[in-house]
Amino acid sequence: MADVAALAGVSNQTVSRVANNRSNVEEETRQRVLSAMRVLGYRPNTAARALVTGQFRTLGLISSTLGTFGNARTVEAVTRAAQRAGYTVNMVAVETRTERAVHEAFGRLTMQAVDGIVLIEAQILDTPALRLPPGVPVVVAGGDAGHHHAMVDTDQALGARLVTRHLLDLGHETVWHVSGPEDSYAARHRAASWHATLKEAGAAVPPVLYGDWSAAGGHEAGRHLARRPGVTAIFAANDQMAIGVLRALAEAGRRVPGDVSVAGFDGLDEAAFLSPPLTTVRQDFDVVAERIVSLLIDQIATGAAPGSAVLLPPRLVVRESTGTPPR
Amino acid sequence: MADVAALAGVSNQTVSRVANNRSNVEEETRQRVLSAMRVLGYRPNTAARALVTGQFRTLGLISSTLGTFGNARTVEAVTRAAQRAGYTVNMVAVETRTERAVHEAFGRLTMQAVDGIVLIEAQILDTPALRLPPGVPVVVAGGDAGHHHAMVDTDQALGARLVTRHLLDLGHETVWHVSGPEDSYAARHRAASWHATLKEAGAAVPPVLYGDWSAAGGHEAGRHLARRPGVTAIFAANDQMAIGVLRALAEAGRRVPGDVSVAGFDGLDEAAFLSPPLTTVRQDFDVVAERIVSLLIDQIATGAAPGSAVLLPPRLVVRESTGTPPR
DNA sequence: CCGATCGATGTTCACGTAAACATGGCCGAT
DNA sequence: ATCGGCCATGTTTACGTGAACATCGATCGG
Repeated sequence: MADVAALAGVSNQTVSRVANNRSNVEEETRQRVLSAMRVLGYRPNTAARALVTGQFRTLGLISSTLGTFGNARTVEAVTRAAQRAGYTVNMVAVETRTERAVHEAFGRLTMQAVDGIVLIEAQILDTPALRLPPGVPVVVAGGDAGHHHAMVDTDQALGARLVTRHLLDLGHETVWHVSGPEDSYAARHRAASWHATLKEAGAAVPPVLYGDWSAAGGHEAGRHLARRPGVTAIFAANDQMAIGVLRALAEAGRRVPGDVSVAGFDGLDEAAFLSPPLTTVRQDFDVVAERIVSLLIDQIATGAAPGSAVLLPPRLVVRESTGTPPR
Repeated sequence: MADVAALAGVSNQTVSRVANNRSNVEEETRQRVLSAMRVLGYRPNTAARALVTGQFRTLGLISSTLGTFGNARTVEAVTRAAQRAGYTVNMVAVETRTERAVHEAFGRLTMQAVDGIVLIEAQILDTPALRLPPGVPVVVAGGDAGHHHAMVDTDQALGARLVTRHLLDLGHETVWHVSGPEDSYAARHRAASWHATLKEAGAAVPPVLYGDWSAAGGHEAGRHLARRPGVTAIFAANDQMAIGVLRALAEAGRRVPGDVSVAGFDGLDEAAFLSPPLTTVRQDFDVVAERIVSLLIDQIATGAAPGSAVLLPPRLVVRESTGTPPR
């Protein structure tokens, strides 16, 4: 910066003003400084800037795996939204799902330079009310409204209700559910809403099967269900598990949707091209991410209290994998 | 830090030494400082540290979409590998595939504080030889060995050769190819190797169909192929497109593998649970990422010349979607 | 028993930037 | 004509840390 100042024949401060697009610099001076910057290949030093301003223009992002479609899409959408807002994203992957791991990630991030943190919380943590060290704004993507941070999520309950109702409306006596892991908030919300919807409709509530969000997990659950007579409708808690369920049914010679209807959740792009094309609930990850980032940036700017919970409606996409039950 | 020093009754420098785990501090003093840190909730300031050391312990990661399985897996694996090495990952998503966009991302990143950059280069850039501003170590994940940076990738050519040979060995007269977009290095490598393998075997080389890595793109290509008599083997350049191809064949009433064999590429977890389970080429993204990160950190540490190109072998996974041609 | 050496600790300084305050010239209102 | 105020610019300083160098006491070899 000193070199630029010298070359342009101005003071350091004027260079700083130009670098930060301040208005109170004469046009001619600005041009002189800009060209000096170009000549010298000047790049402002973020560390120095952050040191003096206390701002990093960086958001931390804590996620577990990118192997589930929802996480990957959320991470990408958050990154894009942050970029649009002039922020960079610092990613941390947590290996395990314990609170300690998240705390560690959190530490790594606050030690690193972030202004706020997005926690993609597919997993329920050790303690019911997630309490992270204070001082850094946090927005949780998915989870319970219960804890002490702002939260944004697709309305999982609504989504589960939509699929379950859809299957009941087709005439199925009840709907079986292949849930995600028990320690996932999303999985619990979907399962709870499926349960409630069945009860409201006066339908029997069959036992829940648990998967791990993967096709392999869905396949295993599907094999149990395929052996079970009377199963005519299955709601898998995500599309990847639904793929496994479809496969298990195919292996058992049960036709979809002739013998059994299958629906998923998430809105995987590939879902439309499975055999048969999969009925699913599409989440709008872009909007979720947009809200997450704007909420977080608000918190950073105002230092205001968190606490709000935003739920965004998903949309039921009916395809060929669901139909009327066999007579 | 000053507060900690005061509370522990030592100098700033001693606190710094403890914070950096230097050996030359007496155990008792260290404990006193550590407890003072705990009491005051001290966290070292990364910005100040970076300002004085010139190191950020951060890697930049430039990627296009996370929608393709390969990218998502690579991003996750790189993040994990970087974490293990004590680095944080700063992610930038480029919207378009032009060189300008990458340059912009690059600028955003060098302006931000990174010690090195990983470029996940699914797309060919405007200029054939990618030339980025010098001064920052770069490792390219995928791409041509031609350009001026270190490169690590799965051996795409080997993978494509394995699938193509596999299909020829089953007795197919030739193999059709649904390629990824023309501006993708990976797509080009796979297509070129498919082409060469056919020629080596003396098989006819059918025209290439192009997709965009998505199931929808694969579906469209698949519809063309399904109408075409004499097509008995299809190699899709990734698993997601293979899903679309499978669907198109199913819609056209052509049986897999009875009438047509289909193989993919990548090793999508779901591939094993499609109907039929998909033959594919599995890339070991974890190892690729490991190498990328270690290469990059080496470059950062030594400031040494780049230039090396590392190719890691993929593995053919044969499943039920490929079989002998119809007689 | 004394000087050399070494380990623990302290002191000073620079890193690159933007905030706060200072300066000086110009313009418009009285 | 004079003065207040505003605008462009300059000067000084602090941000929190680690490197370099300084100091001091203890230990050890001759």
